[in-house]
Amino acid sequence: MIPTEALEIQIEWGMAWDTQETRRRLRQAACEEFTAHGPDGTTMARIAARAGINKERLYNYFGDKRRLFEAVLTEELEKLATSLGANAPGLEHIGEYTGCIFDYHAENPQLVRLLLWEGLSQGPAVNEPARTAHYQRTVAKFAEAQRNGILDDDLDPAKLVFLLIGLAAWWFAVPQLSRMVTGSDGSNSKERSRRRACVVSAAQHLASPRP
Amino acid sequence: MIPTEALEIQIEWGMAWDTQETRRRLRQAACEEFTAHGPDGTTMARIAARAGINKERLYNYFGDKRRLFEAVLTEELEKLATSLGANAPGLEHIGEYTGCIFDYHAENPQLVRLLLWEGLSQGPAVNEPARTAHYQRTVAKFAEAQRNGILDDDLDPAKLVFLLIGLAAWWFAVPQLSRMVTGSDGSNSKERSRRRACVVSAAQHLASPRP
DNA sequence: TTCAATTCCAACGCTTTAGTTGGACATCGT
DNA sequence: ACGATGTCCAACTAAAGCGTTGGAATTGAA
Repeated sequence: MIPTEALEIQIEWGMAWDTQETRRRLRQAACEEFTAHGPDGTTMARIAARAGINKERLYNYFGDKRRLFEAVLTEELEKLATSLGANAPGLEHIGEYTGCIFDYHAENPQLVRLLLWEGLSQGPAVNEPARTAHYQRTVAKFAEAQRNGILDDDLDPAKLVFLLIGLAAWWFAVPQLSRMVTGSDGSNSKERSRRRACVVSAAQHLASPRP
Repeated sequence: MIPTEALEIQIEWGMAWDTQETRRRLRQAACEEFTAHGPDGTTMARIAARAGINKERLYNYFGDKRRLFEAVLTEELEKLATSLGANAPGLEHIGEYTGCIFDYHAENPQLVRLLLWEGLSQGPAVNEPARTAHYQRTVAKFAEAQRNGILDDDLDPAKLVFLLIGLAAWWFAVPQLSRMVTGSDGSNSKERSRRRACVVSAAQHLASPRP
């Protein structure tokens, strides 16, 4: 194992070991590996090698592989919630609201992949009670917006929330299908903005109040 | 390894080896294992054990693990295409058309899982040229229906096809999310028909001609 | 009956992986 | 200075997985 540059510098400076930085780098490397290869395809040795840190630190800091995956996913979900809290407009602009979720996934494609791997694993979701409570609050907001005429009330609010999330995430969930159907892999920025416009428009068709 | 009952019977009867049946059982077992655990989580030994047939037959008949996965996925895609060809209504009933795709996934939940695993694997899709051609034909039909006023032409036809597929498949793609958002796991048949109705309605909102 | 081809399988080799261990090195309070 | 504590890592163990092999059983044909 090659000692990492940053670590060498710290030792040269005679500073205390920056364990928080070590943890952060391991978590970052784990996120990249899990995103790319999934829980089963990822090896602890590769994570450690990517971080430039010994494998044993992974076990010492995060327990086993399963708990490391949970830690990574939980952190990514918090980042999404934080970003949406800061950027998402109100439900009166439901198209842009959904477009904002689309944007987050476009800039952080790892989250959808982590969520899909979690869903494929069957069994209970990571941190399920807290996440359920969070979604229930969102559903309650949608229900209120429907009562106030801000959103169309044709669809059950929970199902509307679920479908809008899908609308924003679907492009990133099955890239091979999007490539085969549209003929583009979505890395083109023109195509990406067309996809976004399509998501915004579809969200409006689904949820905007109808006369 | 325990010799299988069916195999014993054949030997007792003194019949020739039923190699087609052996292949079929291996493919079936492989489909179940890949669906449940994904390419990386599945072991060749488990597939063989589930089929009650020796592992070596897998390699002899299907090559390696990758090619076996491809064979399984290709067959499942053919089953979907066959079923839709027989059951799906015309595009003038776009809601039911999408509901029909939903029904197929509800009865064959393995296909979505196989497709998601394929998508997560990155790299080219299995049998990509033929599948691309198939989707392009579907897109062409949608485009014609738009020109004829049978479908709304607000959305690009390829993107409309892609979104409708997502609408039908999303419930099965992220069951943990559907559980957290709606509070039901979807095994309840009442809830399932509500989800179907919601998909049908959403498809109409997205694609039915507007005045 | 005997022979070549085919189907089957138990057991093996080799690699990879999850998780552990024992000890070296750094830090800090006393 | 020095021991207690915490940080780090090379090397290890035990198990599991992929793909192979050598040979046994079965068949149909000569």
